[in-house]
Amino acid sequence: MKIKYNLIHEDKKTQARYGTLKTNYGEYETPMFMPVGTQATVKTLSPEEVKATGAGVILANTYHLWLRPGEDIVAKAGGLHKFMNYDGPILTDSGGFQVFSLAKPKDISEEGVMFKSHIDGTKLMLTPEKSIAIQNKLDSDIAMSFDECPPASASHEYLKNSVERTVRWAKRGLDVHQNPKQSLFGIVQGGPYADLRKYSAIETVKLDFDGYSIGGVANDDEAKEDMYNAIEYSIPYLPKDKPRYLMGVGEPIDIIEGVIRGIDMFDCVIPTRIARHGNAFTRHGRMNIKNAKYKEDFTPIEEDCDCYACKHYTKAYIRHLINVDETFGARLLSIHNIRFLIRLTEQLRIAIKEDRILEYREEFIRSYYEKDQ
RNA sequence: GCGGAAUUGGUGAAGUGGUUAACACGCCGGAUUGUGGCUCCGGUAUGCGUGGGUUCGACCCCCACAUUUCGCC
Repeated sequence: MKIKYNLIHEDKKTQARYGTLKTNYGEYETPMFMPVGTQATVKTLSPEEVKATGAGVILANTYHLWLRPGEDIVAKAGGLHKFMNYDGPILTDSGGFQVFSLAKPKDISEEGVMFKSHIDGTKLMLTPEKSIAIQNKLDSDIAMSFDECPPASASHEYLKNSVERTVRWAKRGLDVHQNPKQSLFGIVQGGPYADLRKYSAIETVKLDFDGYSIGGVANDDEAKEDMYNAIEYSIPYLPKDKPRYLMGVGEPIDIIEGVIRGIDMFDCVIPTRIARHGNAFTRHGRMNIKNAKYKEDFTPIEEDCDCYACKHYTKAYIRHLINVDETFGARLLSIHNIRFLIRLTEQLRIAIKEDRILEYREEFIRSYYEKDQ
């Protein structure tokens, strides 16, 4: 079946909303955070550990799985869920982000995008049809339209053409989409420009997708204001009865600001990437576990955190693991960081239901950014 | 005991008679937003074994001493 979004409560003062998302693998509350598992694994974590953080949906990536092991092998295995032993919902990104991270503007044509494989340099063509066909075979629960994700520095003129093409690509993808159990999302682009976001949102919604994403945000060194504006320019044109997904975000404060502006779903590599480099989220800001001051600190990362890492391990031990490059350290920090963002969304949902989301933001900022901990 | 060689930061080490002593690792910080995991960016020797001497100037030349190391007895 397709996913089904149920809007339950709208905040009185903001665009924030609480709802549920019914999927092939259970029902989940929104706003939600989705950990990223590009190559059919949330790096360093087992599916059981991912679930234990409270995460529902996870991401996988069309481009990466296309190259290795290939969608046919995943299909032969019985689809992505069986292949990776994950019985929760899986969302596949279309490869659109790799247009941003791997391709050059000259590689982009009406037909699609020419990539040079990052593995062996082979030239490859990814098109909307191809992306959807791969995702159909991967058998994810939510597929994404193949879009162009332009850099933050792109000009209005460039973005105008890009956005129009992305709408055409969305239509082409929709036309060949066949998997009846799989939902398909459209993606709103348009950079920091109100007129382009509006155009992109209206035209994409006309095609009638199962949900809508806001993309092209948090790329490069995009200013936070541009990102918040991009959301505000897009949201008014998205239907209330469909989920809204802000792609690639993010930082705790950005999730809060996104929720306040009407976003239901987020994904980001941040919790797992910074974990591998020794950083942990805490209510008092980011903690670099490698700092010498934690050498003899035999307390958990956060005393009141209920994650596996905080319940069983100390800063001194995790610091040691990270310093000697042991995978278990990255694993413990990844568990903590994902749990941190999941807890954040849990608290946001409660705040929405109690109509005190703005107060929650103030409390969070005071705690997260205060100087002395 | 005799002869040779060596002695530069936490480590391995480069270096030239002339402003701020290379590089690597380590260490200390920082970054990281739809993932090209194990990356990137900073900082880190007021001093070149010790004491003399030569020189306008010495880590670099000379002498003595100390330590290490190799060979011989």
